[in-house]
Amino acid sequence: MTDRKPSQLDRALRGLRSLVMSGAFEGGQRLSEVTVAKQLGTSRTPLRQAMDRLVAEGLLERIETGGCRVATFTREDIADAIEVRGVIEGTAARLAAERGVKPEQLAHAKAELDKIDSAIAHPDGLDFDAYVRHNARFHEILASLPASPVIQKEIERMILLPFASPSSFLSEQSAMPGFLASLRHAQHQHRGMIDAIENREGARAEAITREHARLALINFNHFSDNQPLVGNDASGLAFIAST
Amino acid sequence: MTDRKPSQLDRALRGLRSLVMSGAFEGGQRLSEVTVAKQLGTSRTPLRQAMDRLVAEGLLERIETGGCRVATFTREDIADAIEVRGVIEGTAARLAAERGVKPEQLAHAKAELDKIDSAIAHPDGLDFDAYVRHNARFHEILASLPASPVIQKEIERMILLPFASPSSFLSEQSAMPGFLASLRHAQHQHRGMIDAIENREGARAEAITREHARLALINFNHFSDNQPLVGNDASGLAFIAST
DNA sequence: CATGCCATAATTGTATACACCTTAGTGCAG
DNA sequence: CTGCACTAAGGTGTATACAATTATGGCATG
Repeated sequence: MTDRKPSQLDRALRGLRSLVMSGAFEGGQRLSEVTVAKQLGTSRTPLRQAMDRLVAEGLLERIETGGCRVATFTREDIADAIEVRGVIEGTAARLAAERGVKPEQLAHAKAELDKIDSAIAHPDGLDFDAYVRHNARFHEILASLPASPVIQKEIERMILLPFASPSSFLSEQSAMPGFLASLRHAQHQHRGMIDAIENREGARAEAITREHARLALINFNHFSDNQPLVGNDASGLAFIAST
Repeated sequence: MTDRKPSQLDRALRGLRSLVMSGAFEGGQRLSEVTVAKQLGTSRTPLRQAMDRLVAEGLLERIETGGCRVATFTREDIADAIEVRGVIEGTAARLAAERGVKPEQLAHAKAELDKIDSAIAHPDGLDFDAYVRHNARFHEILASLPASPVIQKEIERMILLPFASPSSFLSEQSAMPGFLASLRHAQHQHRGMIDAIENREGARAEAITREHARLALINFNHFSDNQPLVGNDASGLAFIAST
């Protein structure tokens, strides 16, 4: 019995988040509590809690006169969110290097990197799912290396914004020229980060990690050049401003 | 009619926050909703919302089986929170330098710095209140210089933790040797930050701002060496772990 | 035709009731 | 005396009712 039965709040959170990301609401319009509650099949109380959480996550924003609306993000907002994520991850890498980490943790990180190598060099071509999974796991481990709850929480928080996470804008159909090369480049940076941490090179670890985050920005630019980025799209990023 | 009459949520938030900071609750023990609601003279509904917010701020933490407890922070946590604040403020300064800021905004920042000078060089000795006020205002302006909602919100969020704010551990009775000299040093860094931003020197702006934040860490060390830092103290920081 | 005001309807903020779960305390058995 | 189980009390999660505030539509007036 390790799993608890999902509470109404959990269901409301999941449901509301996916509704927002799928673009079920008009941008800027305030979303009615009773309507959404009916849609999600729950009462207003847990829905309200879910809204509060999404406001804290940044997906919704409060209206002065009451209620919430869907937050919209410009390209600059997305770029800044990625930048901040890189800065904090970079700090995590630097602190890990400065303070030192246990060999087992480094081994875990390296093991994940090996799995990423396997995913890239898979005989049937790129194993995209495995890549995304192990990439996310590697970044989780990285966030834990400084053994600092404050930093770990901060990184987890930044990643909640779907366009700021390390796996953002990696789409399998990215048959863009040099996509595989880009993944290999990212992996090179991964190795560099761990190497710098192992050698206690704080500045190097931070610099590589920052630059690494900017790959997400490059991916986003490719993504937004090819996708229309209008309100109701199927990309799960409907709340990105089209202007 | 610019002010709205304070809602129950506002009162609950303020009341609960001050209760937590004054150490009204045993560390680690879960705080009963009904009891606290009675103490604050409100119903459980707004109190619950307030608890959710304080959890998001980091002052409370959820218990798996339900409810909340007061979060406790170690010295390492405080040091890390200050470090992260410095890193993000540093990013704000760097981006401001790289992207450039309007002359009016720089003028605002400089005006605040002049007021800090006046507060330090006041004929009757240090005007402590004015110093704290203008120092906080300067840091607000700094956060706004990159004109980035993402970064501004992130800084505002970090500052919510009372020991991470730029005004932390500045106590008037700080008759510690060199206190005034320390303020002058901080002010020197302020000038350096603005100068670097004005000259588009991103790396310098970031480095100075980071180092500046570490003054708060020095102040905290002085503070914790002189104060007992036990559970129920009058410092308003009762939730700091005594061990 | 535009504009301001009033009434009405809808929506949020708040309180409270209820059910289920958690937990502490007590009694009984080994 | 110790450990376990059961009971009871208290607590949280959820739903809902009510009040107050806000949005809206129509009507009158300039």
